Amino acid sequence: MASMTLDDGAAERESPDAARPRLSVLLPLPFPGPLDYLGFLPPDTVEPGDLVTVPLGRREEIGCVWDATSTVPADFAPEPSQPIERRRLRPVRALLGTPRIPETLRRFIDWLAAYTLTPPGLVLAMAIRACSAEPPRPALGWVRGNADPTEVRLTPARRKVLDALGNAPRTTAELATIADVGPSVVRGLANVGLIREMVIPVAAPFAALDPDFRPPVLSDEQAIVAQALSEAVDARRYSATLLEGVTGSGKTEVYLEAVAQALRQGRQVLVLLPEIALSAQWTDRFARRFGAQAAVWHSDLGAKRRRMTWRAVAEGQARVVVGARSALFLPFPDLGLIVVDEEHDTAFKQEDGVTYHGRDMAVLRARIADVPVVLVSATPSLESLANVEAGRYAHLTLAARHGGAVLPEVGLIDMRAHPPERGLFLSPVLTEAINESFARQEQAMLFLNRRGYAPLTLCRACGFRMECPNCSAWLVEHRARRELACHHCGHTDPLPPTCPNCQAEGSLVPIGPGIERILEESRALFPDARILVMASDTLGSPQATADAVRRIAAREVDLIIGTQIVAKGWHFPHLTLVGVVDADLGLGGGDLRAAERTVQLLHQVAGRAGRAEAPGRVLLQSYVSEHPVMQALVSNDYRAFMEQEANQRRPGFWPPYGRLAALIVSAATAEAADALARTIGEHAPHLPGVQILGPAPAPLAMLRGRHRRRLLLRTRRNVAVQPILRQWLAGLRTASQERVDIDIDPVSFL
DNA sequence: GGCTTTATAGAA
DNA sequence: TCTATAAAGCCG
Repeated sequence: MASMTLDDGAAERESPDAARPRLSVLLPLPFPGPLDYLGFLPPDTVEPGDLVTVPLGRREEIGCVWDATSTVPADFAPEPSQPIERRRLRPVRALLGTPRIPETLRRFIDWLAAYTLTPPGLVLAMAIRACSAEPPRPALGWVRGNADPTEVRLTPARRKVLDALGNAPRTTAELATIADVGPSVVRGLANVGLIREMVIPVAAPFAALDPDFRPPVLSDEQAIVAQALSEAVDARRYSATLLEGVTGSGKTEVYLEAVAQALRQGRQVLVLLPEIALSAQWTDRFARRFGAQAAVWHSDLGAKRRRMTWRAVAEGQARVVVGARSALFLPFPDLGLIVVDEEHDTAFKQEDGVTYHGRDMAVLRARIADVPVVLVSATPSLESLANVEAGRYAHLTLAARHGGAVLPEVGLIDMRAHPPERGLFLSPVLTEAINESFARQEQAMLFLNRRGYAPLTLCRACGFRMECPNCSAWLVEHRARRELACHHCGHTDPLPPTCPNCQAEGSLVPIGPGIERILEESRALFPDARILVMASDTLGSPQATADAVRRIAAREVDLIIGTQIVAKGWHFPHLTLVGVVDADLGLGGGDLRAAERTVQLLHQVAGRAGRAEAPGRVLLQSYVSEHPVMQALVSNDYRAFMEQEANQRRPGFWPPYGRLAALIVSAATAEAADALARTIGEHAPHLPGVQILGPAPAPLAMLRGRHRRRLLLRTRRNVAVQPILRQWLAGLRTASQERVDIDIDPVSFL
């Protein structure tokens, strides 16, 4: 055990010892703050950031020694709890042999907890979940011993083992395999002293990165931007930069130059991606540039690899980490740069448990660590554009597509003028364009952001709709699996043979398209095409995704049918036509950012087309072709659309021109939810620059069997929502089964 | 989060 | 009155 223990509790019994210091220890549990313990007797000491085991009730917990005074501004932080009498303190049990949690991470945890109104312990839990008390155990191997081989009987088997020995020690299993003998032969050699045991030094888990391994050839424009980013890294202090580059402009290559600069300084780099599915393609690219792999971090890493990576980061051995938002909580001792790629992506928002926005928290982390942060996107969020406008972020742009590729031409198909055949979803205009692509030996893609076969199943006889029993949502037919599934709670039912309401036979009809249905239609329309479906539920693993991408790049596929997973930053060189089956999807629905998201998504999809030699073309099927979103897409003028979007939000102080917090009230019954929401509404604060909207049924009024109501708190940008919320809810008593969840800066309104 | 204490309803 | 179970309270 790599721990220092007070000898068997004796010290604990003789405890009242004035020499022991009082220590704050944060536990990974939902306490309002750290708990106090007695530290070790001098000369043994612990420092903030040390991980220790402490008694809690009759259990033992791992905790982190915390700073005595909070670093969060007082109006922001929760009130500190009263310190308890010294005689009631219990002593810390043991110091774990883990690297320290760096000060910048501790401050980040405190800030994030205060900002999101989460108990700090639950944030700490995310940071230490992957730590292991045990340092990696060095293995034992064999090297040549001192005994004289001529004095010992050498069997052929023993001879082979001796031949297999090199200068570096090898384990018993390795030797046995190489020499093709049993392990007992190796042991026998050890007994006669011909080989001796030696500790195999633990190999560094991540190979060294060479910042100058294979520098890219940059265009003038790229070189200027790369230079600006490198200078930000050289400044060694906080700065925020929005890197806006059209799809295919080589943004990654450019920001990798900033990564190289941080590596030359010997510092660490964190690169955040919205989805782990993207990491395979990214890491290949990274390895080509730096000659070795980056450390990958995401939530479904295996336990062993996770612990290994955590330690390598904490020891500074892993120099570049690419990961999902949870990588923000890694214990970087010497961070030099943070990059947030695809910064507009809403996948950065964590919706359950601790709710936080990965992009915004990356900026916070950078500010606390006093390092530069670079936000990268072809379609920046309005938040980031507003920060540029307000002078908080620097702005760098890449306007030209790399290697001379031109932006795709975007055309609208007015579905009212060119309707598909009855019961089908592809307009003749689109199918003709696809056939033309095939004739030119080029790839085509159909994009529809809806999984399954049909989003609604309706009884033609009585009008009954198949709905989820736990959520106010339609059940989506998945024909391949012969079931109806709820995409919100995971509830599934087998496809019923008769209407559950009127028992009519054969009356249930699928309404509307999902990608399975588009696949069916495509198979009938293009019988000779090789079709590949890309959806999160058909591509189970990152490997499967990487394989699909490889097959597309290798021209093993003619037609790609996909959901929003295809809109990520893939490189499909032979794709020249993208058909958007339902461009109107995502408009409406009362979501604040619906239009913005639709434009971003469709713009990204459009960016898939024509990235190499052949020019690309995008066709949007729409029933509202005069809508500003559609017009923005046709004119390919993203900035014009965003300006219009800004003008819509500014007067009402909607984000990013104001702040928003959602209170989600949930209870077992609709009545209880209504009553609680009403009570909370009645106690709403009346403050200047603060508005309360609601209560209203939450967009999914019922989710996972719980009835939900929502209140929105909207403030001016200069008003912090946290103290208001804290005060508002302080006196609130909630009964069992009742909950109030707070979502600061909500993104999803579902 | 998990363990202990306390409240509450149902059955003898 | 006893007991099974659920909810509330506390942990330093």
